[in-house]
Amino acid sequence: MTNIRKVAELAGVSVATVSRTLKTPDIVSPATRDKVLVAVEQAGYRPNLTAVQFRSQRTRNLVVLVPIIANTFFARVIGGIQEAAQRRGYGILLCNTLGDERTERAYAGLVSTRQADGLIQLRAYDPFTTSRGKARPPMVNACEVLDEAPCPTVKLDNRAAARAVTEHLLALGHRRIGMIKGPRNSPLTRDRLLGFQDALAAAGLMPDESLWCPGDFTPPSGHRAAGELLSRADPPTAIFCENDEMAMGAMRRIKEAGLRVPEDISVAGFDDIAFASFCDPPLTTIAQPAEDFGREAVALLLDIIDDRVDAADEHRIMPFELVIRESTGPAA
Amino acid sequence: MTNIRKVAELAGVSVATVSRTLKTPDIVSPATRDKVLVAVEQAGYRPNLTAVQFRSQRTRNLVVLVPIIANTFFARVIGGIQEAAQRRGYGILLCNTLGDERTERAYAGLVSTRQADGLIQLRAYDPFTTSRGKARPPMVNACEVLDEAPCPTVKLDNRAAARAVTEHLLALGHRRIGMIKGPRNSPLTRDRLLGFQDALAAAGLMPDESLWCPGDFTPPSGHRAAGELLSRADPPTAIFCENDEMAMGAMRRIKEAGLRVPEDISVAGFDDIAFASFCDPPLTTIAQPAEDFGREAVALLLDIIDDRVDAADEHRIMPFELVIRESTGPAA
DNA sequence: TCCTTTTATGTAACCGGTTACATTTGACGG
DNA sequence: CCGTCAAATGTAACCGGTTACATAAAAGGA
Repeated sequence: MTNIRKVAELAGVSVATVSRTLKTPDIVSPATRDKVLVAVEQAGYRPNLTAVQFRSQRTRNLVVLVPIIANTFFARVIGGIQEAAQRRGYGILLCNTLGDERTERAYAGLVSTRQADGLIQLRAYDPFTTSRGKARPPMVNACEVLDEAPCPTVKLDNRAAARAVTEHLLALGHRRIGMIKGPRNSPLTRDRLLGFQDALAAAGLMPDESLWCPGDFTPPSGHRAAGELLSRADPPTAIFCENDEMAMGAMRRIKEAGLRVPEDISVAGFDDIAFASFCDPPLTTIAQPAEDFGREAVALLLDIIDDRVDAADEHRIMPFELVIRESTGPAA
Repeated sequence: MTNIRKVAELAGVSVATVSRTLKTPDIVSPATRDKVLVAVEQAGYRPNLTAVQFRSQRTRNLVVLVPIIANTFFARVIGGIQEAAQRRGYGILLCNTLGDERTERAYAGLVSTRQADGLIQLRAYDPFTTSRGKARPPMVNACEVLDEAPCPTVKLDNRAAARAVTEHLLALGHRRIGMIKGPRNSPLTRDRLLGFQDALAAAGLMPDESLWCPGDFTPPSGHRAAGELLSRADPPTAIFCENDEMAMGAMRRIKEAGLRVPEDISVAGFDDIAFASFCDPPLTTIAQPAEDFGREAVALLLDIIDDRVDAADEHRIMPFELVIRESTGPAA
């Protein structure tokens, strides 16, 4: 293996000089610098990064915990994280946790054991809970955020966004609005439900919990939930789905029942995934700046890692936009 | 920092004994073992992984180069990679390369510099090309594979799959079949095109290149390409798209033109993404075992890393399945 | 009982960089 | 020409594990 000592020998200088030439060239005389660079080239020398990491106690890696990477929205967030991290010289260690807390804690351990400098969690769970007393490793919680997060957060005002969607449906004359929810226990689901209720209350309507169906953010769950809503004696005239995947499942089910969207039933989603504008009919939904969630999370995390401590208690709210397409129309 | 020496002191043994207790407990006497474990617990000791990696020259990390993580199919492949890697104690360093060769080479450097033990490339490009003479770092090429890959590969028989789709369309009576291709220079696109031509030739039809439109695997490109095909004097009666995303874009465009799928035009895709069975109409497509591509790639890579060299020239062909849904029907 | 073998533990070198501190070299002023 | 100081370079300790080798203790055999 060509290591720094080989290069030093080849260049006829000490290892310290080689190290300095590569890290702080300005404090090395030009003549020596050239000699060393030639030797580096000649030996095909590449510094052993594990040695650098070990010595400097900095890995330039970030752990990212994502609940389901196959989810279009998360895939975009990860894209943003990766781009921002790479731009600043960091790599990302990705873990598709599937919501399993054991797995999340295991990966969080990579930070405790120095294999990564910080962690981005995209789910409402603190993988460092059990770490007693010790200083918390650098962490940022984004997308689905803990209520009392012990770290900076990046989120959407889900409540306001859900309210905006609901108000749009109300303005179209809908009064019986079904809701296809995300997984229970999720702050995200809770907030969207609150926003939904806010809008109903503001319009003087009583909430009807029998119109709320659980789902799990996948198309099949939306399909199933829509089936339940349609089989009622008094089906809703509009359905608000907590994400676009479920909305697409719901639209399919509605068509299978021989009904039309939006003439018979309006459907709204959340996220504005790439397919939202290409499904039939194009979906009314909430657009989120997915990549920006990732970029912002990286920026905050590096603020903590680099001890720009003023950032330690930052909570960013990202903007949303109600995108009205053709899946919502006047109540029948 | 609590390191192994602190623990040794606390337990009243040598550092070697602590190391052995944690790595090879069976060669340590039960009494000593207990003493050490108590000390480990008491000190809250976690071994510094960078030190372990440095010393053992093994990082238990794999680099994964993915062209576009936001692509549903790749997201599934990554899910499979992650699962298989995690099961065997490996982490993955993910890079969303966007097809940029500079970026790919930079990440490949993580292997050369010992920050990862191997690399999985999901695109037809060898990021180690410039490494002169040296032994090639462990690598596996999956999904879109180099023709003369210098490493094991995992791929689909794209040609046979495309042929199967085309034969299905021919059997329905279609004679003018449009094709929406993927990016040029992609072996994947070339092979699917070959399979398409194989089927036409077998049916005694002359290929008509004017019916081939370029795309880039995104819904908007499928939308655009379908627009071109529809604006012809003699539009095709069926369109074969090289992936489902483009097929969804194409179906949207067809409906915008006031035509029906499949009554007026049949559409077929490739990949069988989650939305394929939920779009309108559900899409006829080729199902690929996406997660298995990832799992298989990991298995092969670890075979190389662990010097089970017999695997060094393995080329796995994964199975496909033609899934016939409602987007294809008899020619008008 | 003494010697051999096995088992358990300790000592210290080692991995490949980084960097504090020591030393050398050269420039410059008096 | 000598002394002072800054710049350039060298020496070697250090990071925290792992492990070859040495040593000590215990078990077994004659």
